[in-house]
Amino acid sequence: MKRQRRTSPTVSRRTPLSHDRVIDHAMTIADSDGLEAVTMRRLAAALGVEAMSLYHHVRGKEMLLDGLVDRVASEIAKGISKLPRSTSWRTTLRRRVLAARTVMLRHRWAPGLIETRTSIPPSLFLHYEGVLGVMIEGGFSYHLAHRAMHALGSMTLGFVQELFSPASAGSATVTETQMAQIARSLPYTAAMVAAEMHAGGDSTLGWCDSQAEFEFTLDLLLDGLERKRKEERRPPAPRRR
Amino acid sequence: MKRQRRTSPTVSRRTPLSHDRVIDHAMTIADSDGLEAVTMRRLAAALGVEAMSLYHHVRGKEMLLDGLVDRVASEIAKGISKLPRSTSWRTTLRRRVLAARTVMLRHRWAPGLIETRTSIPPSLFLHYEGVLGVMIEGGFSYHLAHRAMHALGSMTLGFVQELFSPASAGSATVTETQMAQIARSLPYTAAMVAAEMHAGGDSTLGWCDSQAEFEFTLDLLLDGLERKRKEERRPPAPRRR
DNA sequence: ACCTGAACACCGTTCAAGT
DNA sequence: ACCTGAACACCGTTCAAGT
Repeated sequence: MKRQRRTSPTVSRRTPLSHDRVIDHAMTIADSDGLEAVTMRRLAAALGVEAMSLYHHVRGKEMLLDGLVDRVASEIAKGISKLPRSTSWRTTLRRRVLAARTVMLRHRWAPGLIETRTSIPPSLFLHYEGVLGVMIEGGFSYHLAHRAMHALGSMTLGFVQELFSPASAGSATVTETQMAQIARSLPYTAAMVAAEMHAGGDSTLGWCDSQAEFEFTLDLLLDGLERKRKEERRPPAPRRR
Repeated sequence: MKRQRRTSPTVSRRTPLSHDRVIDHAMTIADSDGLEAVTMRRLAAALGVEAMSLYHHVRGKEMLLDGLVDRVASEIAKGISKLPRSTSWRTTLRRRVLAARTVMLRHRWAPGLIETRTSIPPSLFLHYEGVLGVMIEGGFSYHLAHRAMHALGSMTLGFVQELFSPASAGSATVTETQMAQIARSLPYTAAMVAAEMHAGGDSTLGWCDSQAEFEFTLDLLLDGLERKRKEERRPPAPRRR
């Protein structure tokens, strides 16, 4: 593998590296081959350059990853900017969360990446500021809004921690005898699987349609928060809705 | 560095390796130096053995990590077994969740580890079975219980995804001018910080007492689920289904 | 200023060999 | 059966050198 250095002196140098070009390429690698494929050496190779050249445009691996998070954050911001306006904090917030979610579905590696960041990227801070603004304008106290931010957690970014990565679904080769064993030691679980398989079959993606689950949880929280918000405004009246 | 091989033929061989001893040591390393310090080579050194000997007792790094999760799961199970009995699903579940949380607080690395597992360790499956059992016995349909499991997510294991690791708190050296900039571009956030700092000072650990936040979210969800459960039992009275 | 080659200090893991 | 030494194929990163 030798590189030719003749051809044309004006064209031979490929479009020079730049911070943006480096992050761009990292993004496409992550999208197609997963985040673990984003390695300084592989990324450099994809850019037709030697590994160590990257350090002239990115301080190191961590900064590269922060750059990826920034890209995701700006995609979310773009999506949110196109949303129809609403006067209700609840529907405004709901739409934002679901918009963020569609971005996460495009970049499956993003939730995992965001969780590993130890310092909060400014781009995400800006996103939280927006969410907070919706709540305050919607009549939340700062105290309740603060708690709401924690309660919603990663939902405002459009995802919930998937306890186990979807890879587990792939290796779901369970033999009959294993199944019987499971049913015996995990009777409730077995019954749930049986019941939900019965119920399913309509329009779900499987017996665990995560979009539906996501919206269920989101609405559960939004409803609870709306109740708290009202309680806060009307002083401690007897319980009523 | 040469090892002596004389001394006493009966005593010189240290207590032999075993699966349990390997996992034990990995656990103490993780507790004291963090999960990233758990490396095959370092672990071996801590056991006074050469790195490759570990492979006789553990199939590989992934299996070692699964072993750590199993240990955590059994600590949770032990904690739960000591809990006082209750007839209410809500207080039973609440106690279980908080018991799991105390285990997680002892092993800060555990949440992060659990999130990375691609296949669900059987020990955790058993834990979920218990949670599910509480709900079903408490009058949940399997459908609602299923959704509840997703809604509670990692809370049943005693933790919520901390979006950013606490390390960020450590590097919280913000200059006055930076602070002013933040206040200008993030007015709501700045106002929240100001308001909550005022309100705090009583018995919280900081202005973000995560134990309190955790319980707030937990109760928000439990209340919402209790409401859904009641709706489910009393047939769809006035509202559309 | 931008890129490179060689090297360093780590990884997990395999394999053939020792006892 | 249990442990080891050497090696392999990777990492991120530093440094002195090239253009």
